[in-house]
Amino acid sequence: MTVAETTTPPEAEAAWQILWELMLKQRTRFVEAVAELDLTPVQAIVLRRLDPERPTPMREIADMLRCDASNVTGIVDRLEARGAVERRPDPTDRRVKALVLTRSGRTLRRRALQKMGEPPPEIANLSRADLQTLHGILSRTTSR
Amino acid sequence: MTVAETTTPPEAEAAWQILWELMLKQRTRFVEAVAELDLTPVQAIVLRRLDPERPTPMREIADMLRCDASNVTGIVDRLEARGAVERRPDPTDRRVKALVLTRSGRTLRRRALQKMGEPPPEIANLSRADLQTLHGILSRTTSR
DNA sequence: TATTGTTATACTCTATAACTATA
DNA sequence: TATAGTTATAGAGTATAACAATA
Repeated sequence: MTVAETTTPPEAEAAWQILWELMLKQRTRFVEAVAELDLTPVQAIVLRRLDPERPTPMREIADMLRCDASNVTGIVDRLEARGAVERRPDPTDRRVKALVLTRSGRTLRRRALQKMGEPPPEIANLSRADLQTLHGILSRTTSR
Repeated sequence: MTVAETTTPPEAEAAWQILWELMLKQRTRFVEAVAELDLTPVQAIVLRRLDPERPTPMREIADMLRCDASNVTGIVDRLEARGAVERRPDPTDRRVKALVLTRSGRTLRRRALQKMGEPPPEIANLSRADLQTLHGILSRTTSR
């Protein structure tokens, strides 16, 4: 009997292992950080996705979250109830409702982005050289 | 009025930015991967935490998840209903219930670990040199 | 008195199915 | 017919509060 073959190099598994641990820790940190703004994780992710310059169709949010469109209704309901966003009917396609950040929604978004952008101590404490190298390598994961 | 000072070096923010994007993408991937084993994300995380060699008090699970103990009751109920774990009263402290993996629970855990340990293409496609460097830097984030 | 785990309750996120109104 | 968004419903995770058993 043969063991299922690993096409993945062992170096990748080792690196991924640590990255995974780091992500697990950050999950909790993220939840707590946005909770200080009275936001749930998904609400923060949606807020982050909304473009302050452009009304965003709800469909795009569902695609981004990879969830059913029906879920977006509730999430947006709560963001709207708190005055962060407004639904605006699209002039060209009347089926579409686009989301627009309110004045306070833009402020809230900015605060949320700030919290999310704050690197955790694990990262912040690395040397500049390490950080630059890390940045270089990580860039290669997105581009390609 | 002064702007809140950033003690964080800009290199850290840049690296964190990309890491954050990567984590957001992996979130979806993780959910889908463990769903193939009919596991929710939290169930997979709990399973991963259970030591096949040692009964684990429910309290430890609550601490690990950083949630109220009452939540663990439900999560364990579902894992137990599916035959993956059993509650075993602790002989020395009768308040404590410790979790033990069943035979099929151990298999399930192994499969889950395998799925979680599989590096995503973004990582797997990096060069060996990059992977080794990455591993070195990431190791420095955990230790200290 | 403090701790472990449970029950009850409420809220949010998620999936599915059925529906409306548009296209 | 197909698509955008809604409603209804159900399951899961999470928080709080009240409780029983034990320490």
